[in-house]
Amino acid sequence: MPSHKWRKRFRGSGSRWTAPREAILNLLSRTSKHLSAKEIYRSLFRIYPGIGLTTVYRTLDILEKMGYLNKIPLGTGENKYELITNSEEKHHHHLICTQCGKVIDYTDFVGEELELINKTEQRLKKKHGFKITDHNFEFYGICKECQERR
Amino acid sequence: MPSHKWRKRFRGSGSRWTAPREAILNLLSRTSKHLSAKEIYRSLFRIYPGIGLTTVYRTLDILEKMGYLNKIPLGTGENKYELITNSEEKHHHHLICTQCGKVIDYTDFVGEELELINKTEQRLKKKHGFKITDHNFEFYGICKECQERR
DNA sequence: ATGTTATTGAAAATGATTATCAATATCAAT
DNA sequence: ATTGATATTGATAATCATTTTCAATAACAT
Repeated sequence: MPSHKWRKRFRGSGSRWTAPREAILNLLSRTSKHLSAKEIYRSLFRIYPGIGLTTVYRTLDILEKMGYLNKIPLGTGENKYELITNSEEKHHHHLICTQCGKVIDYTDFVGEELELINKTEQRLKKKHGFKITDHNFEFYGICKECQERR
Repeated sequence: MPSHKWRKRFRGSGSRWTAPREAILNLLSRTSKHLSAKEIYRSLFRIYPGIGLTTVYRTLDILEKMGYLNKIPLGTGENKYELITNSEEKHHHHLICTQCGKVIDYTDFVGEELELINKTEQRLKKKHGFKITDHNFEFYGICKECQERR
């Protein structure tokens, strides 16, 4: 995702395009990993010393509100973040290691899943009056490394 | 769930059965709602003044480790908790209102879901070496009340 | 170029959860 | 029933992620 695309998106929503925001978006676009706010901050600090953790949080907040960012709660109070880059990649879910907190995407069975999701969302709307905007499927377990580490 | 069942479970795992724990379990068994630690604390305070919030957290921790409690992260750093009372009720998932934080269970489509889950878990094991222990499906949206409140 | 106003980063505040610790309660063994 | 070892309690303080505050700065429409 080239930088000027993001510039347009920010400007379009009334936000300004700044050096820290560009640095954050560059990092997020480059990695496509699940990062915590502090991990983003520490990565950026090398090439952009002086950047503030507050600014990282604020930028993540804007991205989430614009719908380009996915927040993954780990249950420890910490969240991990990932860019939603396009509609294909939108449909992946998470595999979370309960030992080390690592998050892995899985993208299998998108077809079957979509079917189930659509049915379910229709029922939920009828039954509970809920207007569904998003969903999040998470599998918990022990990753390979943590299984071997014992 | 009668209180002596819980007493047996606690004793069985080397924990003691105490007045605060009984009060907490009575509340959790009675309500079957999704409560935060503070909500549990405030409810108990009426009938059991002097109970400590720390004790609530510790009891929830024990229940989670024994596998009788489900922790639901809201993404705000706060968690909600619910008892897992039996294997039938084990398979429900959540409908979370992003406006007011309300959590609703849904239990529809258990059959189709199970099929999908089993397939997916097998693949995840093979592909990523993950040993799956649990899963959590969450749907996000706006509840009926919050839709009307505008 | 200039003025308005959003953004920045440091520091303090918040809110949920966890650790510490002396006093107390549980319960297995007598 | 009493005792003694030790798990539990609750108040307080500590952590940790995230938010708020605020004065200085930077972006950008004009």
